[in-house]
Amino acid sequence: MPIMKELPLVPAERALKVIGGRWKVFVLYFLFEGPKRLSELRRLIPDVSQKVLVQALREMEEHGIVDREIFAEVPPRVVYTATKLGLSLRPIVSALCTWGRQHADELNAIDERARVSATPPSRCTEVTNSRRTEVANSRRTEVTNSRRTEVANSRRTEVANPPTQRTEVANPQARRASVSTRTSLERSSTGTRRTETPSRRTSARTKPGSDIAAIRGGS
Amino acid sequence: MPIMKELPLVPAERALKVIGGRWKVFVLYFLFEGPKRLSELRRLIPDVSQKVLVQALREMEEHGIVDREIFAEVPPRVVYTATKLGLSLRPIVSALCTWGRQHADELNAIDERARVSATPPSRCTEVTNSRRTEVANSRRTEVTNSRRTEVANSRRTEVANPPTQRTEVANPQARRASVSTRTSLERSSTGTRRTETPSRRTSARTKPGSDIAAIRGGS
DNA sequence: CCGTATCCCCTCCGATACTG
DNA sequence: CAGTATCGGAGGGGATACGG
Repeated sequence: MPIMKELPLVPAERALKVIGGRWKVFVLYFLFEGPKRLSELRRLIPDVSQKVLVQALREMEEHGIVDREIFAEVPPRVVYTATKLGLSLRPIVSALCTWGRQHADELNAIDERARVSATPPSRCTEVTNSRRTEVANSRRTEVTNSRRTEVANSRRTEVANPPTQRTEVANPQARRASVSTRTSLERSSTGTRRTETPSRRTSARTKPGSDIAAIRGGS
Repeated sequence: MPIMKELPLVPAERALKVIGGRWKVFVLYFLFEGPKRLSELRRLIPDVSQKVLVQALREMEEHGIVDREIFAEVPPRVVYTATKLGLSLRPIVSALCTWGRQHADELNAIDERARVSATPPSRCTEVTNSRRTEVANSRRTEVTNSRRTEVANSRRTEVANPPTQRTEVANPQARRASVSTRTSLERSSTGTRRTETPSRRTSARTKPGSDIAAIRGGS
Protein backbone atom coordinates (compact mmCIF):
# COMPACT_ATOMS: atom_id res chain seq x y z
CA MET A 1 0.00 0.00 0.00
CA PRO A 2 2.39 2.67 -1.28
CA ILE A 3 1.69 6.29 -1.93
CA MET A 4 -1.00 7.57 -4.28
CA LYS A 5 -3.24 10.21 -2.88
CA GLU A 6 -5.87 11.05 -5.45
CA LEU A 7 -5.11 14.47 -6.82
CA PRO A 8 -7.61 17.28 -6.41
CA LEU A 9 -10.02 18.07 -9.20
CA VAL A 10 -9.54 21.79 -9.25
CA PRO A 11 -6.71 22.38 -11.71
CA ALA A 12 -4.69 24.92 -9.82
CA GLU A 13 -4.96 22.97 -6.62
CA ARG A 14 -3.92 19.87 -8.49
CA ALA A 15 -0.90 21.53 -9.98
CA LEU A 16 0.19 22.73 -6.58
CA LYS A 17 -0.10 19.22 -5.22
CA VAL A 18 2.09 17.93 -7.98
CA ILE A 19 4.90 20.41 -7.52
CA GLY A 20 4.21 20.87 -3.82
CA GLY A 21 6.38 19.49 -1.10
CA ARG A 22 9.66 20.83 -0.06
CA TRP A 23 11.91 19.30 -2.69
CA LYS A 24 9.97 18.74 -5.89
CA VAL A 25 11.02 22.02 -7.45
CA PHE A 26 14.64 21.29 -6.77
CA VAL A 27 14.39 17.89 -8.31
CA LEU A 28 12.60 19.33 -11.30
CA TYR A 29 15.14 22.04 -11.66
CA PHE A 30 17.96 19.58 -11.94
CA LEU A 31 16.06 17.15 -14.07
CA PHE A 32 15.41 19.96 -16.52
CA GLU A 33 19.14 19.94 -17.10
CA GLY A 34 19.00 16.33 -18.07
CA PRO A 35 18.62 12.82 -16.65
CA LYS A 36 20.13 12.29 -13.25
CA ARG A 37 20.94 9.34 -11.07
CA LEU A 38 19.72 9.19 -7.52
CA SER A 39 23.17 9.72 -6.15
CA GLU A 40 23.57 12.78 -8.34
CA LEU A 41 20.38 14.28 -7.06
CA ARG A 42 21.48 13.56 -3.53
CA ARG A 43 24.68 15.39 -4.23
CA LEU A 44 22.94 18.30 -5.88
CA ILE A 45 20.41 18.67 -3.09
CA PRO A 46 22.47 17.93 -0.01
CA ASP A 47 19.85 18.88 2.54
CA VAL A 48 17.28 16.29 1.61
CA SER A 49 17.25 12.91 3.25
CA GLN A 50 17.31 9.96 0.94
CA LYS A 51 13.98 8.73 2.15
CA VAL A 52 12.21 11.93 1.38
CA LEU A 53 13.96 12.33 -1.93
CA VAL A 54 12.89 8.89 -3.03
CA GLN A 55 9.40 9.61 -1.83
CA ALA A 56 9.26 12.76 -3.88
CA LEU A 57 10.57 10.93 -6.93
CA ARG A 58 8.00 8.19 -6.48
CA GLU A 59 5.19 10.68 -6.35
CA MET A 60 6.48 12.52 -9.35
CA GLU A 61 6.70 9.26 -11.22
CA GLU A 62 3.19 8.47 -10.11
CA HIS A 63 2.06 11.83 -11.39
CA GLY A 64 3.70 11.22 -14.71
CA ILE A 65 6.26 13.97 -14.61
CA VAL A 66 9.37 11.84 -14.20
CA ASP A 67 10.45 8.52 -15.62
CA ARG A 68 12.54 6.03 -13.75
CA GLU A 69 14.88 3.71 -15.54
CA ILE A 70 16.60 0.85 -13.83
CA PHE A 71 19.87 -0.60 -14.95
CA ALA A 72 20.41 -3.90 -13.21
CA GLU A 73 24.13 -3.77 -13.34
CA VAL A 74 26.60 -4.05 -10.55
CA PRO A 75 26.52 -1.70 -8.86
CA PRO A 76 22.85 -0.95 -9.48
CA ARG A 77 22.08 2.22 -11.37
CA VAL A 78 18.83 4.16 -11.57
CA VAL A 79 18.27 7.17 -13.75
CA TYR A 80 15.48 9.66 -13.39
CA THR A 81 14.28 11.65 -16.36
CA ALA A 82 11.75 14.42 -16.73
CA THR A 83 8.90 13.30 -18.93
CA LYS A 84 7.31 15.48 -21.55
CA LEU A 85 4.70 16.43 -19.01
CA GLY A 86 7.40 17.19 -16.51
CA LEU A 87 9.25 19.38 -18.94
CA SER A 88 6.07 21.32 -19.50
CA LEU A 89 6.49 22.53 -15.95
CA ARG A 90 9.61 24.38 -16.81
CA PRO A 91 8.02 27.74 -17.55
CA ILE A 92 6.01 27.48 -14.36
CA VAL A 93 9.00 26.74 -12.17
CA SER A 94 10.81 29.50 -13.91
CA ALA A 95 7.97 31.91 -13.29
CA LEU A 96 7.79 30.90 -9.66
CA CYS A 97 11.46 31.57 -9.32
CA THR A 98 11.27 34.95 -10.95
CA TRP A 99 8.34 35.93 -8.83
CA GLY A 100 10.01 34.72 -5.68
CA ARG A 101 13.03 36.88 -6.34
CA GLN A 102 10.93 39.91 -7.07
CA HIS A 103 8.85 39.25 -3.99
CA ALA A 104 11.95 39.06 -1.82
CA ASP A 105 13.17 42.37 -3.16
CA GLU A 106 9.92 44.19 -2.67
CA LEU A 107 9.30 42.87 0.79
CA ASN A 108 12.77 43.70 1.94
CA ALA A 109 12.33 47.21 0.64
CA ILE A 110 9.19 47.64 2.67
CA ASP A 111 10.75 46.13 5.75
CA GLU A 112 13.75 48.40 5.53
CA ARG A 113 11.60 51.44 5.19
CA ALA A 114 9.53 50.37 8.15
CA ARG A 115 12.66 49.93 10.21
CA VAL A 116 14.26 53.27 9.55
CA SER A 117 11.09 55.02 10.68
CA ALA A 118 11.19 53.46 14.11
CA THR A 119 14.53 52.01 15.07
CA PRO A 120 14.72 50.50 18.54
CA PRO A 121 17.71 52.11 20.31
CA SER A 122 18.83 48.89 21.94
CA ARG A 123 21.21 46.45 20.31
CA CYS A 124 19.73 43.93 17.91
CA THR A 125 21.36 40.55 18.29
CA GLU A 126 19.06 38.73 15.96
CA VAL A 127 17.42 39.73 12.73
CA THR A 128 14.14 41.43 13.43
CA ASN A 129 11.55 40.95 10.78
CA SER A 130 9.02 43.70 10.97
CA ARG A 131 6.12 44.23 8.65
CA ARG A 132 3.72 46.90 7.51
CA THR A 133 2.13 49.12 10.12
CA GLU A 134 -0.63 49.98 7.76
CA VAL A 135 -3.38 52.46 8.19
CA ALA A 136 -6.74 51.25 7.07
CA ASN A 137 -8.34 53.96 5.02
CA SER A 138 -12.05 53.87 5.70
CA ARG A 139 -15.03 55.19 3.84
CA ARG A 140 -16.58 56.60 6.95
CA THR A 141 -14.28 56.05 9.87
CA GLU A 142 -10.56 56.15 10.36
CA VAL A 143 -9.10 53.09 11.99
CA THR A 144 -5.47 52.71 12.82
CA ASN A 145 -4.49 49.13 12.43
CA SER A 146 -1.44 48.44 14.58
CA ARG A 147 -1.41 44.69 14.68
CA ARG A 148 1.74 42.68 14.82
CA THR A 149 4.07 45.65 14.47
CA GLU A 150 7.25 43.85 15.26
CA VAL A 151 7.77 40.14 15.34
CA ALA A 152 11.06 38.77 16.52
CA ASN A 153 11.84 35.44 14.94
CA SER A 154 13.71 33.47 17.54
CA ARG A 155 15.70 30.69 15.97
CA ARG A 156 14.25 27.53 17.30
CA THR A 157 16.21 24.35 17.74
CA GLU A 158 19.01 25.20 15.40
CA VAL A 159 22.66 25.31 16.25
CA ALA A 160 24.99 27.07 13.88
CA ASN A 161 22.64 28.07 11.14
CA PRO A 162 23.67 30.91 8.86
CA PRO A 163 21.34 33.83 9.47
CA THR A 164 18.94 35.02 6.86
CA GLN A 165 20.67 38.07 5.64
CA ARG A 166 18.76 40.96 4.19
CA THR A 167 19.66 44.03 2.18
CA GLU A 168 17.79 47.09 1.11
CA VAL A 169 16.32 48.13 -2.18
CA ALA A 170 14.60 51.38 -2.94
CA ASN A 171 11.09 50.63 -4.07
CA PRO A 172 7.71 52.30 -3.87
CA GLN A 173 4.54 50.57 -2.88
CA ALA A 174 1.18 50.61 -4.58
CA ARG A 175 -2.11 51.31 -2.87
CA ARG A 176 -5.04 49.57 -4.43
CA ALA A 177 -5.18 48.67 -8.06
CA SER A 178 -8.21 48.33 -10.24
CA VAL A 179 -9.11 44.80 -11.11
CA SER A 180 -11.40 43.69 -13.84
CA THR A 181 -10.06 41.48 -16.64
CA ARG A 182 -11.24 38.06 -15.63
CA THR A 183 -9.27 35.08 -16.76
CA SER A 184 -11.21 31.88 -17.05
CA LEU A 185 -9.27 29.91 -14.52
CA GLU A 186 -10.24 26.69 -12.94
CA ARG A 187 -13.04 24.34 -13.91
CA SER A 188 -12.08 20.72 -14.09
CA SER A 189 -11.89 20.03 -17.76
CA THR A 190 -13.59 16.68 -18.18
CA GLY A 191 -16.97 16.18 -16.64
CA THR A 192 -18.04 16.51 -13.02
CA ARG A 193 -20.46 19.35 -13.42
CA ARG A 194 -23.00 19.31 -10.61
CA THR A 195 -25.30 22.27 -10.27
CA GLU A 196 -24.72 22.44 -6.54
CA THR A 197 -27.91 23.04 -4.64
CA PRO A 198 -27.41 25.47 -1.78
CA SER A 199 -27.78 24.81 1.93
CA ARG A 200 -25.20 22.06 1.97
CA ARG A 201 -23.03 22.81 4.92
CA THR A 202 -21.47 20.71 7.60
CA SER A 203 -21.90 17.67 5.41
CA ALA A 204 -19.21 15.26 4.27
CA ARG A 205 -15.56 15.77 5.02
CA THR A 206 -14.78 16.84 1.45
CA LYS A 207 -11.18 16.08 2.11
CA PRO A 208 -9.19 15.07 -0.95
CA GLY A 209 -11.25 15.82 -4.01
CA SER A 210 -13.14 18.70 -2.52
CA ASP A 211 -16.14 19.12 -4.74
CA ILE A 212 -15.62 22.89 -4.49
CA ALA A 213 -18.14 23.67 -7.16
CA ALA A 214 -17.23 27.19 -6.16
CA ILE A 215 -14.78 27.88 -8.94
CA ARG A 216 -17.22 28.18 -11.74
CA GLY A 217 -15.86 29.29 -15.06
CA GLY A 218 -18.48 31.94 -15.68
CA SER A 219 -19.93 34.71 -13.55
CA MET B 1 3.41 35.36 19.20
CA PRO B 2 1.34 35.07 16.01
CA ILE B 3 2.34 33.69 12.68
CA MET B 4 5.40 34.73 10.70
CA LYS B 5 7.58 31.92 9.53
CA GLU B 6 10.60 33.38 7.76
CA LEU B 7 10.26 32.60 4.11
CA PRO B 8 12.87 30.48 2.36
CA LEU B 9 15.69 32.16 0.53
CA VAL B 10 15.48 30.15 -2.62
CA PRO B 11 13.07 32.04 -4.89
CA ALA B 12 11.00 29.19 -6.21
CA GLU B 13 10.70 27.64 -2.80
CA ARG B 14 9.71 30.99 -1.43
CA ALA B 15 7.03 31.50 -4.03
CA LEU B 16 5.60 28.10 -3.27
CA LYS B 17 5.44 28.93 0.39
CA VAL B 18 3.57 32.10 -0.36
CA ILE B 19 0.90 30.51 -2.52
CA GLY B 20 1.12 27.16 -0.77
CA GLY B 21 -1.48 25.85 1.58
CA ARG B 22 -4.79 24.47 0.67
CA TRP B 23 -6.76 27.71 0.13
CA LYS B 24 -4.44 30.48 -0.91
CA VAL B 25 -5.04 29.99 -4.60
CA PHE B 26 -8.77 30.11 -4.12
CA VAL B 27 -8.54 33.28 -2.14
CA LEU B 28 -6.27 34.78 -4.74
CA TYR B 29 -8.56 33.74 -7.51
CA PHE B 30 -11.48 35.57 -6.02
CA LEU B 31 -9.47 38.57 -4.96
CA PHE B 32 -8.32 38.91 -8.55
CA GLU B 33 -11.93 39.67 -9.33
CA GLY B 34 -11.88 42.51 -6.88
CA PRO B 35 -11.94 43.32 -3.17
CA LYS B 36 -13.90 40.94 -1.01
CA ARG B 37 -15.18 40.89 2.52
CA LEU B 38 -14.47 37.98 4.77
CA SER B 39 -18.05 36.81 4.62
CA GLU B 40 -17.94 36.89 0.85
CA LEU B 41 -14.86 34.76 0.75
CA ARG B 42 -16.46 32.35 3.16
CA ARG B 43 -19.43 32.13 0.87
CA LEU B 44 -17.30 31.71 -2.23
CA ILE B 45 -15.14 29.03 -0.65
CA PRO B 46 -17.64 27.09 1.39
CA ASP B 47 -15.33 24.25 2.37
CA VAL B 48 -12.85 26.29 4.32
CA SER B 49 -13.26 26.86 8.02
CA GLN B 50 -13.21 30.43 9.14
CA LYS B 51 -10.18 29.89 11.28
CA VAL B 52 -8.09 28.58 8.44
CA LEU B 53 -9.34 31.20 6.05
CA VAL B 54 -8.37 33.96 8.41
CA GLN B 55 -5.03 32.30 8.94
CA ALA B 56 -4.41 32.20 5.23
CA LEU B 57 -5.41 35.82 4.87
CA ARG B 58 -3.11 36.84 7.70
CA GLU B 59 -0.20 35.11 6.10
CA MET B 60 -0.94 36.60 2.74
CA GLU B 61 -1.14 40.01 4.35
CA GLU B 62 2.12 39.29 6.07
CA HIS B 63 3.64 38.33 2.77
CA GLY B 64 2.43 41.52 1.20
CA ILE B 65 0.07 40.08 -1.35
CA VAL B 66 -3.19 41.19 0.21
CA ASP B 67 -4.28 44.33 1.99
CA ARG B 68 -6.74 44.38 4.82
CA GLU B 69 -8.97 47.36 5.42
CA ILE B 70 -11.04 47.74 8.51
CA PHE B 71 -14.21 49.75 8.62
CA ALA B 72 -15.16 50.28 12.23
CA GLU B 73 -18.84 50.55 11.58
CA VAL B 74 -21.68 48.62 13.06
CA PRO B 75 -21.69 45.89 12.09
CA PRO B 76 -17.93 45.66 11.58
CA ARG B 77 -16.71 45.36 8.04
CA VAL B 78 -13.36 44.18 6.73
CA VAL B 79 -12.33 44.16 3.11
CA TYR B 80 -9.47 42.21 1.64
CA THR B 81 -7.78 43.41 -1.50
CA ALA B 82 -5.04 41.95 -3.63
CA THR B 83 -2.00 44.19 -3.56
CA LYS B 84 0.06 44.98 -6.60
CA LEU B 85 2.37 42.17 -5.61
CA GLY B 86 -0.58 39.87 -5.20
CA LEU B 87 -1.93 40.77 -8.60
CA SER B 88 1.41 39.91 -10.08
CA LEU B 89 0.62 36.34 -9.15
CA ARG B 90 -2.24 36.21 -11.57
CA PRO B 91 -0.33 34.80 -14.53
CA ILE B 92 1.20 32.20 -12.28
CA VAL B 93 -2.08 31.04 -10.86
CA SER B 94 -3.46 31.03 -14.34
CA ALA B 95 -0.54 28.95 -15.57
CA LEU B 96 -0.94 26.54 -12.71
CA CYS B 97 -4.56 26.14 -13.60
CA THR B 98 -3.90 25.53 -17.24
CA TRP B 99 -1.22 23.04 -16.45
CA GLY B 100 -3.39 21.25 -13.93
CA ARG B 101 -6.11 20.79 -16.50
CA GLN B 102 -3.72 19.53 -19.12
CA HIS B 103 -2.14 17.24 -16.59
CA ALA B 104 -5.49 15.76 -15.66
CA ASP B 105 -6.27 15.09 -19.28
CA GLU B 106 -2.97 13.45 -20.09
CA LEU B 107 -2.90 11.30 -17.02
CA ASN B 108 -6.43 10.13 -17.56
CA ALA B 109 -5.54 9.23 -21.10
CA ILE B 110 -2.67 7.09 -19.93
CA ASP B 111 -4.76 5.48 -17.25
CA GLU B 112 -7.53 4.65 -19.65
CA ARG B 113 -5.12 3.08 -22.09
CA ALA B 114 -3.54 1.08 -19.30
CA ARG B 115 -6.95 -0.18 -18.28
CA VAL B 116 -8.14 -1.38 -21.64
CA SER B 117 -5.01 -3.45 -22.07
CA ALA B 118 -5.60 -5.48 -18.95
CA THR B 119 -9.15 -5.24 -17.70
CA PRO B 120 -9.90 -7.31 -14.63
CA PRO B 121 -12.92 -9.50 -15.48
CA SER B 122 -14.63 -8.86 -12.16
CA ARG B 123 -16.89 -5.90 -11.56
CA CYS B 124 -15.26 -2.59 -10.71
CA THR B 125 -17.25 -0.77 -8.09
CA GLU B 126 -14.75 1.95 -7.49
CA VAL B 127 -12.50 3.88 -9.78
CA THR B 128 -9.23 2.10 -10.24
CA ASN B 129 -6.28 4.35 -10.71
CA SER B 130 -3.56 2.45 -12.47
CA ARG B 131 -0.30 3.82 -13.70
CA ARG B 132 2.47 3.12 -16.10
CA THR B 133 3.84 -0.39 -16.33
CA GLU B 134 7.01 0.88 -17.81
CA VAL B 135 9.90 -1.06 -19.20
CA ALA B 136 13.27 0.23 -18.27
CA ASN B 137 15.43 0.30 -21.33
CA SER B 138 18.95 -0.52 -20.28
CA ARG B 139 22.28 0.02 -21.91
CA ARG B 140 23.39 -3.48 -21.08
CA THR B 141 20.58 -5.32 -19.40
CA GLU B 142 16.86 -5.45 -19.86
CA VAL B 143 14.88 -4.98 -16.70
CA THR B 144 11.13 -5.15 -16.55
CA ASN B 145 9.94 -2.78 -13.94
CA SER B 146 6.53 -3.88 -12.71
CA ARG B 147 6.17 -1.93 -9.54
CA ARG B 148 2.84 -0.71 -8.37
CA THR B 149 1.02 -1.89 -11.47
CA GLU B 150 -2.42 -1.29 -10.13
CA VAL B 151 -3.29 0.75 -7.12
CA ALA B 152 -6.86 0.75 -6.01
CA ASN B 153 -7.72 3.97 -4.29
CA SER B 154 -10.32 3.09 -1.73
CA ARG B 155 -12.23 6.12 -0.59
CA ARG B 156 -11.21 6.61 2.94
CA THR B 157 -13.38 8.19 5.58
CA GLU B 158 -15.74 9.96 3.28
CA VAL B 159 -19.47 9.63 3.25
CA ALA B 160 -21.46 10.98 0.36
CA ASN B 161 -18.74 12.61 -1.64
CA PRO B 162 -19.30 13.07 -5.36
CA PRO B 163 -16.98 10.62 -7.08
CA THR B 164 -14.00 11.74 -9.03
CA GLN B 165 -15.28 11.32 -12.49
CA ARG B 166 -12.92 10.58 -15.30
CA THR B 167 -13.14 10.57 -19.06
CA GLU B 168 -10.83 9.56 -21.81
CA VAL B 169 -8.75 11.57 -24.20
CA ALA B 170 -6.70 10.23 -27.04
CA ASN B 171 -3.12 11.23 -26.53
CA PRO B 172 0.30 9.80 -27.33
CA GLN B 173 3.15 9.65 -24.87
CA ALA B 174 6.67 10.82 -25.35
CA ARG B 175 9.74 8.75 -24.58
CA ARG B 176 12.66 10.83 -23.50
CA ALA B 177 13.19 14.33 -24.75
CA SER B 178 16.44 16.13 -25.24
CA VAL B 179 17.13 18.77 -22.67
CA SER B 180 19.66 21.52 -22.92
CA THR B 181 18.50 25.15 -22.76
CA ARG B 182 19.28 26.11 -19.22
CA THR B 183 17.32 28.88 -17.64
CA SER B 184 19.03 30.75 -14.88
CA LEU B 185 16.61 29.96 -12.14
CA GLU B 186 17.11 30.36 -8.45
CA ARG B 187 19.81 32.30 -6.64
CA SER B 188 18.57 34.60 -3.93
CA SER B 189 18.87 38.06 -5.37
CA THR B 190 20.10 40.19 -2.52
CA GLY B 191 23.12 39.09 -0.59
CA THR B 192 23.67 35.92 1.40
CA ARG B 193 26.45 34.47 -0.68
CA ARG B 194 28.53 32.19 1.49
CA THR B 195 31.21 30.16 -0.19
CA GLU B 196 30.11 27.02 1.63
CA THR B 197 33.05 24.94 2.70
CA PRO B 198 32.52 21.27 1.93
CA SER B 199 32.36 18.38 4.35
CA ARG B 200 29.45 19.88 6.26
CA ARG B 201 27.01 17.05 6.59
CA THR B 202 24.85 15.89 9.43
CA SER B 203 25.21 19.27 11.06
CA ALA B 204 22.43 21.65 12.01
CA ARG B 205 18.81 20.99 11.32
CA THR B 206 18.73 23.41 8.39
CA LYS B 207 15.01 23.56 8.73
CA PRO B 208 13.45 26.88 7.78
CA GLY B 209 15.97 28.91 5.86
CA SER B 210 17.84 26.02 4.39
CA ASP B 211 21.14 27.46 3.29
CA ILE B 212 20.88 25.25 0.21
CA ALA B 213 23.86 26.74 -1.49
CA ALA B 214 23.07 24.05 -3.99
CA ILE B 215 21.13 26.08 -6.51
CA ARG B 216 23.96 28.05 -7.92
CA GLY B 217 23.19 30.22 -10.88
CA GLY B 218 26.05 28.98 -13.00
CA SER B 219 27.32 25.55 -13.92
C1' DC C 1 24.39 2.05 -4.98
C1' DC C 2 19.48 2.05 -4.30
C1' DG C 3 15.85 1.50 -1.51
C1' DT C 4 12.69 0.55 2.56
C1' DA C 5 11.14 0.63 7.53
C1' DT C 6 10.77 2.86 12.00
C1' DC C 7 10.42 6.50 15.05
C1' DC C 8 9.13 11.08 16.04
C1' DC C 9 8.28 16.01 15.65
C1' DC C 10 5.98 19.60 13.79
C1' DT C 11 2.86 21.86 10.57
C1' DC C 12 -1.55 22.16 8.39
C1' DC C 13 -6.19 22.15 8.76
C1' DG C 14 -10.87 21.01 10.54
C1' DA C 15 -14.41 21.38 14.44
C1' DT C 16 -16.10 23.85 18.05
C1' DA C 17 -16.88 27.43 21.23
C1' DC C 18 -16.43 32.00 22.75
C1' DT C 19 -15.56 37.53 22.36
C1' DG C 20 -16.37 42.40 20.40
C1' DC D 1 -19.91 40.28 11.07
C1' DA D 2 -15.12 39.50 12.21
C1' DG D 3 -12.05 37.30 14.96
C1' DT D 4 -9.48 34.33 18.59
C1' DA D 5 -8.72 30.06 21.55
C1' DT D 6 -8.39 25.34 22.09
C1' DC D 7 -8.45 20.63 20.85
C1' DG D 8 -7.34 17.00 17.90
C1' DG D 9 -6.11 14.19 13.73
C1' DA D 10 -3.49 13.36 9.47
C1' DG D 11 0.47 13.84 6.97
C1' DG D 12 5.12 15.74 5.59
C1' DG D 13 9.54 15.32 6.42
C1' DG D 14 13.98 14.46 9.14
C1' DA D 15 17.33 10.80 11.47
C1' DT D 16 18.69 6.44 11.62
C1' DA D 17 19.16 1.61 10.74
C1' DC D 18 18.69 -2.20 7.87
C1' DG D 19 18.08 -5.04 3.21
C1' DG D 20 18.90 -6.11 -1.90
